Amino acid sequence: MSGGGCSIVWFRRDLRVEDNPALAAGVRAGSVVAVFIWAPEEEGHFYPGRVSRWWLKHSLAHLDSSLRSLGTSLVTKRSTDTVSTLVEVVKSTGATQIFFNNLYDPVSLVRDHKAKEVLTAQGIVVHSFNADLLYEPWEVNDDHGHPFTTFAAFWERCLSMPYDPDSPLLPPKRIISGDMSRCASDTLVFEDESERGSNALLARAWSPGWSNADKALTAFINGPLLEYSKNRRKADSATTSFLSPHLHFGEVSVRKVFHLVRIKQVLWANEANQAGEESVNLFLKSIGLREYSRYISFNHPYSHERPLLGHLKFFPWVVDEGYFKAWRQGRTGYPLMDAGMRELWATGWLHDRIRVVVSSFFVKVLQLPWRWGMKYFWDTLLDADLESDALGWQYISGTLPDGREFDRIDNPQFEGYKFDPHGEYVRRWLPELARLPTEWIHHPWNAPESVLQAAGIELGSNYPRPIVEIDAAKSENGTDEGLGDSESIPIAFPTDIPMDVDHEPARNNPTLGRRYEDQMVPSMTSSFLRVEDEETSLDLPNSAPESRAEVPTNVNVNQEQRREAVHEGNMQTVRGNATLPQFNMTIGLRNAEDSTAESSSTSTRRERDGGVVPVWSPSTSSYSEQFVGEDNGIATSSSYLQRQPQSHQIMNWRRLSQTG
DNA sequence: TGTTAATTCTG
DNA sequence: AGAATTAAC
Repeated sequence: MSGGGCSIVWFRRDLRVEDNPALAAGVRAGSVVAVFIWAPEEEGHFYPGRVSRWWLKHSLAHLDSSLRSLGTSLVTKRSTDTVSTLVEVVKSTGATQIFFNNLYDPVSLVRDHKAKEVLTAQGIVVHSFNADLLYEPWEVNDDHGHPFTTFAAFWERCLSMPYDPDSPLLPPKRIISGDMSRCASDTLVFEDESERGSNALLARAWSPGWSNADKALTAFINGPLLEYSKNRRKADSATTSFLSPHLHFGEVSVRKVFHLVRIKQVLWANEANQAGEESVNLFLKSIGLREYSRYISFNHPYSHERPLLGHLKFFPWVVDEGYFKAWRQGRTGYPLMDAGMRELWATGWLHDRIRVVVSSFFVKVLQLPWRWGMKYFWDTLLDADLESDALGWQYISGTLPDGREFDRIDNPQFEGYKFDPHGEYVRRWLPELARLPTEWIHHPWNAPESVLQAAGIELGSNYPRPIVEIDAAKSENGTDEGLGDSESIPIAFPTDIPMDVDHEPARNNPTLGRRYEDQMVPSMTSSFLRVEDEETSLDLPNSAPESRAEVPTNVNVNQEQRREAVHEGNMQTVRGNATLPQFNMTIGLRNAEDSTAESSSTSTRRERDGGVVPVWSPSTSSYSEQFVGEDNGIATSSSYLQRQPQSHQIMNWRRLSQTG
């Protein structure tokens, strides 16, 4: 259809040639220049972590070689301003059109909107596609045309949409290369010397790249999928799909995953293979959660940094860098937690169950602000994914309408025996506990001195005592082992904190500098600016306009019916009456002695969540600032947990700025 | 077959 | 943690 110029195909997190609608359309339109732009500074706090960058590096190399075999190659650009780099690329290639696939993270929503405006203004035709989801977020609405606010309803609708997700596309047979002679590639640097050594091990376990993703998918579907349900609770089971990093970078398309899994589903349904059916449903649900994370991100572009429910707004999170560090290093004294955190650090990978366990402990027992934990996950996970991780942490924190209740606190010891009944997982990652009998492996603090001695363990030196103690009175096997000698301090969670609490002087000092040298310990940056704005905004009536991001105007849709689905309704109250939880679990604080050496100035302080975010590198993004002062909705009472039913309302945020 | 204890599930 | 389902008695 196009005239003379070639087309740009802008690759982002869709690093595949198979079932890539933007690529397919670009190829159909004529000659193509494929581009990848590396502008990590634009991600602000969410500059990709070491292992994530390692993956990206290899995935790009893989894509490039595929493109070469098809007749072109990948142009790579280093940039600090993606949009202007795009403009340059367009000019230097004489392109008249640009094709890319949609993304739904907050940074991309803003950036892509701006790209469309700028490029369109220059006479470039912009086409964007759905390549990341079964259905675009704006296609899935309830009977009133409003977005869903709970996962189950959302997923049910996805599975019963009047039309199926698009079928996967084959790779192009051949690509006619556009003129790249005046558009030189930059060499992209994804790791520095200090990181190279740590990354070397990754290649043993993982093979990035779209065709490897495809192999992994096939292997999973023909193998472990059948037992997915049965094996789901083993901490170290090798029966998950291991597709998440592939999916994050779009090396394999969810539609293809969905397609192939459904074939199995039909097959097993016919055979009345119940285990198989159950497994398929469970696995599809995890695909659905990924979908939902994009859905949430699109409808609530702040969900990676703000709770969706406001009822914990004034909960006094524990701001303690010593706890945070102990958690990161796997030195909390709870074996399952520590094993998980050491695995994460060593491999960039954790079984989903362990992610839940470890983050749950972080939020419910240590009571640290979830955004810290999420940031650490972001920095260390091989499959770090902003939307999925935000959903996960909000789920754990109890700030989703259908998340875990905030006062549900799982006991680490019982979770240990649940997910690692024989202690194998703990022993693998905590060699210092290797000789401890299974009976004590998940609660060494109860073990008789003789047993510890025989196992070569000296609590407090060899392996830490629990940094925070949990009242064992609630233990089921309540053998009344108690909690050792230390006196537990009952912490009565405040139930009514005046609104003006914590009006500390704004601490806007950009960085306090690094405090210590362990695993890339973050310096702490505050942005109390935003907190103050939030607080003043509490007075505002609930009049904030709907928050969802703009629906792309030039979406390519096949069915006309998909087009209408743009609605602007307010989020509805989801939870009925909220009863005031009684926060009176008993927790002993013993961090003071243990962690003073490292977190000198900060003994346990309790603060509101929101202001302090750990960052590895100073934020260079203007993105965060862009939202400073935006109203975030609903609170009307001064207690952190309101008694009124409408307290459980999803927060609204103002729609994204329409003027780039 | 009724009551209760145990287990499982929850995005 | 609490609801719901299942096993046990």
